[in-house]
Amino acid sequence: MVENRLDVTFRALADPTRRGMLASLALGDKSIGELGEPFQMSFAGASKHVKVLESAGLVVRRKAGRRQICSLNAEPLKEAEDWLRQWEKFWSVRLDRLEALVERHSKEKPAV
Amino acid sequence: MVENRLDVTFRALADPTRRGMLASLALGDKSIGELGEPFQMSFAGASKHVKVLESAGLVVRRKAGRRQICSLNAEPLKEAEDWLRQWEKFWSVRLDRLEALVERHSKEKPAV
DNA sequence: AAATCGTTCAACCAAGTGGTTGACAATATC
DNA sequence: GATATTGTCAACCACTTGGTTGAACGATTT
Repeated sequence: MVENRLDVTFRALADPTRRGMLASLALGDKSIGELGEPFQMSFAGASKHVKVLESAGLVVRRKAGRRQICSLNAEPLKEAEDWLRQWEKFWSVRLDRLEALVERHSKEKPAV
Repeated sequence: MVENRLDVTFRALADPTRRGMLASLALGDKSIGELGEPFQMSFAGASKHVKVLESAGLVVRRKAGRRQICSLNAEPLKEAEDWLRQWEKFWSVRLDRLEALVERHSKEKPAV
């Protein structure tokens, strides 16, 4: 497969554990253990999730003694949001059409 | 796993073939065959991708004779975009900090 | 030096994904 | 009625994913 950046970003976001970890990081930097603790899950499991986030560029880590401190990097989220905003017109256009339809009906004919 | 709506939406978006199909649908309704045709891929393969999009609520289909006409439903994209916009401050805050840092340096000391 | 803490790694497992092929069903056309 | 068109379904394959356990490893504490 092609594996572009949107692929890995969206795939990283498609898991509630990882979205939870991001939310946790939004409140401040955390170690791997702290990140995994709210989800009852082995240490190694949490470590894997963090690795997914890291390889998606959503998390950067630095060593602090024997701990690994993770912090959030929101830039890929921005890219994903940019891509999604492309579609904005498709949900507003739909609403516009609906409004137009409703208005037409209220003025002309009672039912189809 | 928990399988909430964001999960399935993001997972549906995490594949370039499916994002391509959505882009194709943005230009107008299409049959399964028309959707699959740009990606050299078996009919059944395309059908599977469409099914993923459909179960994510991104595509709705109606039968027209022997063809299945698909059309775009952007609403789940809106939900995903809403979720991502939550994080907006995290990329703007970064910029703010950077600007503050640059300004401080330009006024006080030449280098660190 | 020994024990403990925070973490990674390798191996494994069950389930899911992306793709194929081949058989089948329904509609349209000759 | 025969044939082509537009799909679906089931079975299969290789690979990935999300999770586990247990061993190991580097840093810290005792």
